[in-house]
Amino acid sequence: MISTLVKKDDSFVSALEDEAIEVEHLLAEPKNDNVSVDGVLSFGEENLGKCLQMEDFSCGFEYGLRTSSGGFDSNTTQEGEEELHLGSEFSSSFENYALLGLDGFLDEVDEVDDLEATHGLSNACEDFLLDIEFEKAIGLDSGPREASYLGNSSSESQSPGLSGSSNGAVGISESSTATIPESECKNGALNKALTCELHGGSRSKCGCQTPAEDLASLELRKYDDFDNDEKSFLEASTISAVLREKRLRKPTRRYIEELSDKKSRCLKGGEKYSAAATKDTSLKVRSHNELHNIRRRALKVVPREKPLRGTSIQLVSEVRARRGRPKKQAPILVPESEEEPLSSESEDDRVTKKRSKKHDRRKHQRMWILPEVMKLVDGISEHGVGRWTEIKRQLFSTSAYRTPIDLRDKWRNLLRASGAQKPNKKGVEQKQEHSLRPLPNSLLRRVRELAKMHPYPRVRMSKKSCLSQVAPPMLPGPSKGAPSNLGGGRSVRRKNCT
DNA sequence: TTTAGGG
DNA sequence: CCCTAAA
Repeated sequence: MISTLVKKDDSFVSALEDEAIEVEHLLAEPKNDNVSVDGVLSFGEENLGKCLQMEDFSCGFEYGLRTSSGGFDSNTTQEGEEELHLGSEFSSSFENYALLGLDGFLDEVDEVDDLEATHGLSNACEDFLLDIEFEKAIGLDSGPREASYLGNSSSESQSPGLSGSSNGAVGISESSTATIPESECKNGALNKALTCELHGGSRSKCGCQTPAEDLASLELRKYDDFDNDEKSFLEASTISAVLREKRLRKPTRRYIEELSDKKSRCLKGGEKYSAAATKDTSLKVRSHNELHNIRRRALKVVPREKPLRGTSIQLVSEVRARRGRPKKQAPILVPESEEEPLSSESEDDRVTKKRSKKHDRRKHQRMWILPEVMKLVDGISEHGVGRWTEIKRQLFSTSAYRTPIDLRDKWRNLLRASGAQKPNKKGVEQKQEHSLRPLPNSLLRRVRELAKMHPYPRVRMSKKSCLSQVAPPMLPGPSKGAPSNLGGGRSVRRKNCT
């Protein structure tokens, strides 16, 4: 086992210097490792077994497998424990994702590459949970529909025969999401355990989780003093995830950059961790302290990104400012507390962090979930097309990440998707079947209907149209589709100049 | 400042 | 999503 470890780490060393130091230290004192090997091993097995249960998700399977095999490979004490964290964290996260219908899963994997994949996964899952939870909390008039649509989408979006379990999953997720907000601010481990329990309720999977749970609670006691262990938890998992990824892939330049960034952020968690570790194992301490020092240096180089939730507001405004739209919110220090009363705050927070660490112009987009689209359509049918700010204020006031422009863009896309607009000239009609995430037909019908009622480019009479109205060239006003004002639609088609 | 339209 | 022109 040691041999394999050394070998792996060797390649790894050549891969990245910084991490190499870390690894070397770990390698320097492998003696005590055997103590924890058993636990790690057993957990790895369990985990592996668990992952095997998910063979329905091809990519999920792959990731899961990597996770557990990683646990096998690196069994130095320190890392071993981190491995455990990652194991529980990741797999449970993944489970959530799977249960939630995988709606965004593929997207996420697609979008984030390499190292961010793992990190993004766990985060995204929570995002997703929170999204849904928040929708529910808001309620609005589309409450009941949301549920059905949710189920719909989940069953639609996954090809293999998983629709059955996914339907049940919706219900489960509902109950589990309730535990998220309160436990989140408390401690991540417990949260995970709870979530896992809830999700595993329908199956016997929960048994598999027991080792992780125990360890998690153990860790909890260590961390006791800190109220944001989840962060450190996440960081730890992230780091080890990164490490694992590295063994599997050639490190890219961007990868390295990101890693240094992550490391700096990890400092906080690492500090606690080493402090806590002092009580337990003197052996680990030294290596970890040194490691810690290294990280501290890294931090100096990259001092941004404070991990605490409260301070992250700055980051939010930073991003906002960049986006330019809600500029006026920037100077205010607590704009979110009003706008995002519940969990969505942290949700936005997380996303922001995820995004803000990119210097490049990479699109930071947030995928539209079905309830959101529903809301958008509702809003359009209510206020009409083009009143994007209105709709934003009324229905999306809680989601700061959706600007009116976003709404409009989404509507444009919806029109295209529903085929209500521009059949692509050549009538290619690349219908939604090829779409990555098909929309429910009912929704599409609504979109089409709305499109008929008020065509997207809300016709505003320019001088030209006013003049040309005398002899409407080839626009036979109410001919095609007949804007007969269905259901009190506003006659936006062709307004008179006067 | 908001919309529309194109990239 | 982003940017820009027009209103």
